[in-house]
Amino acid sequence: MAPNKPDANSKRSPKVTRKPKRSTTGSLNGERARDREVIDVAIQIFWEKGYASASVQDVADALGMLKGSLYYYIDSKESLLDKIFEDSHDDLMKFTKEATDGEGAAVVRLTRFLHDYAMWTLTHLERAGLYSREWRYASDSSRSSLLEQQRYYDRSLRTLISAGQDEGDLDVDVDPRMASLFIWAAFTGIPDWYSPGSKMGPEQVASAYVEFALRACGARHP
Amino acid sequence: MAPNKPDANSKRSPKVTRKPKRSTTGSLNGERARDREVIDVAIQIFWEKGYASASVQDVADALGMLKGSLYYYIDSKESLLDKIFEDSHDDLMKFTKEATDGEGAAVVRLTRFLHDYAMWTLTHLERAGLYSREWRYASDSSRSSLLEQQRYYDRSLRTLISAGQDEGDLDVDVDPRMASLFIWAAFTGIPDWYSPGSKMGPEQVASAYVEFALRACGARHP
Amino acid sequence: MAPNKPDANSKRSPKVTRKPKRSTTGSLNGERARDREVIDVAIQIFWEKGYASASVQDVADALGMLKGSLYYYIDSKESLLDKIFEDSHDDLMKFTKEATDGEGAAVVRLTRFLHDYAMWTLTHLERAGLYSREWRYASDSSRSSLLEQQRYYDRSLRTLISAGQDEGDLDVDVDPRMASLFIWAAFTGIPDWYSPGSKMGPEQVASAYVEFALRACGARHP
Amino acid sequence: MAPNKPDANSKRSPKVTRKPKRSTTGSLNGERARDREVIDVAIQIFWEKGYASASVQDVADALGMLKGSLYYYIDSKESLLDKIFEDSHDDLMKFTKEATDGEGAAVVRLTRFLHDYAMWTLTHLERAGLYSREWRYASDSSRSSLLEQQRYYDRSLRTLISAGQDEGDLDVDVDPRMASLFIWAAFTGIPDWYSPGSKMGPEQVASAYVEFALRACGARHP
DNA sequence: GATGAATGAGAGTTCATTCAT
DNA sequence: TATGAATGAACTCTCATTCAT
Repeated sequence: MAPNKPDANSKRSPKVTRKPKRSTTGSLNGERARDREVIDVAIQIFWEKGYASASVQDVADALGMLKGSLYYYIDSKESLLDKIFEDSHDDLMKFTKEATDGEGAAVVRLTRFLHDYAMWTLTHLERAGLYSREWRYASDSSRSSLLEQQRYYDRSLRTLISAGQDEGDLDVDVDPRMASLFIWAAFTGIPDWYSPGSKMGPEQVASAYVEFALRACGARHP
Repeated sequence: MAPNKPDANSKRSPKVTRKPKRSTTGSLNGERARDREVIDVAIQIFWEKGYASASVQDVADALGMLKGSLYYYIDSKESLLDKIFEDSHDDLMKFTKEATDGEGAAVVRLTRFLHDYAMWTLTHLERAGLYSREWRYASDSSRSSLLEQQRYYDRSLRTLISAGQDEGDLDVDVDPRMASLFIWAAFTGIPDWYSPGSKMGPEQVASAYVEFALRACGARHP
Repeated sequence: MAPNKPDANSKRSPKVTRKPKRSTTGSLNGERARDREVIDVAIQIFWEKGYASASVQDVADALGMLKGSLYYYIDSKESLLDKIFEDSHDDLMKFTKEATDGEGAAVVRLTRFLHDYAMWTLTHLERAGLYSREWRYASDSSRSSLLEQQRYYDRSLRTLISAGQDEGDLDVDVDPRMASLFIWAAFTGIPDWYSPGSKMGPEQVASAYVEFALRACGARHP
Repeated sequence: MAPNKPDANSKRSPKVTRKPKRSTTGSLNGERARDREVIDVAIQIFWEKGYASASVQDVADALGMLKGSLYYYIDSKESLLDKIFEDSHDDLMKFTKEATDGEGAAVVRLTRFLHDYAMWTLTHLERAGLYSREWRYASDSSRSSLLEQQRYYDRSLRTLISAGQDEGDLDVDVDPRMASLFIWAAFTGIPDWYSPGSKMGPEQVASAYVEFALRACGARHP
């Protein structure tokens, strides 16, 4: 038998991702030619069929390549979803930060935040829709950070409402926690019904939604 | 809810459904002993894992039977989902009808309708959550009638808002179509955050949500 | 958005093995009809093609079932290998224990041990061959216990040789550690050349091998 | 080594090998700059992971090149293994020839042969280990010549033992055929446990192993 | 009513290999 | 010499579904 010694241990090494080093040349961030395309197509497919129902084959078909080839660009179906969410998060984070860290009356910042969020949703329907509808299918690690993020957005919104109340611009009878949940769900629902090429443009919808939200919070004169 | 829009259409088709089995004779309404239990457990499982991710095995496990045995009670996984939705629809339809066909001021009927819907959602969290989150996975025929229903709810809500405006109780500046979508999405989001055993009881949440909705519609004195 | 709440967490639950409960009725140990057959056929296939090269398909083919069906009996290809090794280990352990715990002169127990091991190998050629040739492919957890076992056999053998020297029956010039490795490798090699239906019967081979081993250890009069 | 016996035959066949490419012109013997490096790295990787489990990617990684690039140096994964074995064979052949064709007492030549083989094994652990552990995965044509070779080594060893018996230096009770198999397996097992940097140097191990072998054959005074 | 065994299709993923640049 | 993109076949594994008992 002989005690230990060289063995196939290394095979089960922690899934060493072996993506070609991709020199930093090329478009910014070392992205390969079709990296962007892969993500964009995946967003489309996942949104249309639902992440769980969509197959890697579906995505590959839409890209005009074999499903095996797709793995040159991705590590797994799950990681593809993760990557989609990362991008969305980056966008969202930007104007959430602006709202919370900014100067000026809370109600103004709230208005701005809601408007930005609505506009982002309206101009990135599939991406935004996926984010709120399919975040549950993200990888374990990604999911926990998504939850973290969502809590952060929620807290930011709640804080702004509270501040607005303190500054006398919003009705103090309103429970900021519930108002925040109410508003967030309403906005998050946009991708479920809006379609570009509608009679109403994004601006119109965003403005209307912001007004609904402010009214719900008992804004003096929205 | 929201009318039409992207769905998981393309997937379904292959197997023609046959199997007339089980005549409606037998105990009343053709229900067998554990029919109810099967549905209730399925609701739980589908809600927890998502319909597409949940397996028939998962449901059978929760029922303490083998998956083969489950097919004594169901025709297919899809039909099980359909059946879940039927029940939900029946509930919803009842108070939608009451609101639209009822007498009295529109704003009163609107209030009643929203309150009923909120209460139903709050007391049937999983079922209600499934209805709005997973309707896309219903069978082709079921899905189209679900869309029909959703359009009906939406129209009912819109009509009530319009009527409220006509009767001078709601702000005419509000677009009933968008207000309806806004409110519906907000209410529909309840199962995503509420959990029984919360500090707030269903009544409290329902009342708050109704008030948000009325305020958003510019109600004079909610 | 809404903070946490029910989600698809459960999907990634620690691989809940869901094997049907298999009532303890039937043959001993709750084994299903073809459980034994599956293992025996797998031993054959893995031995012939090598574990890494053999496919689940190959095993299923040999069993006359579809590869999908095979998963009714096994959890994974790896676990099938693990199970094969478990059985081998049980056999080996028995006469290793007898040798180490037994009474009598060490050289007698050594002789007995080697003879038993040779006989077991000769009468379970494929199983024994797999054990020494493919243990590296066992699952992480299984592999570490296999290593443990191998170290145990090695230690047992070494101890017997040492004791034989102490009792004056084996040449003290021999290094027990190396003798043990030498002998073990020699015996382990049997499945690489012996085939049933050879001119020499298992008894003959076993006896010859034991004699080689004792001579190598400098036994006075083997 | 052991003659014939179960092997991974059945698998190979599909792709007809073509590609004559790279004429033997160029640097001496047609070797390109990194040809040697490629082989050495492959030996390492194949030994660590096992040929079947190691991927071309693994080898390319270790070489710091992309797997596509590796094909400039090799024709196929299988041919890479073949080439490794060729080298080993050349080494082995040299001292096998010396032993069989040489002059002097058989037992002396036998001693020399075993010592050389042990030393070669101990100083080329991975290569030697691969040779005995993975020869089954060589290409069809290569495998049959490997079998031929193994039979030749075995026959040489057997012949030396027989001659030693005839010359009165080895016990005639020993069956040369089985002794040969016994000894060969024992020596072949060295790479499974020895590691350079051990307390015992190659010389010590080789000497001990030779002594074991001679004793097993009943040498008068080893 | 329920079991246990099997099916067959398809899922995600890996990998040896090719080839234009 | 080497890269990067793609291929296509095979692989492990899952799952909805069926059916004789």
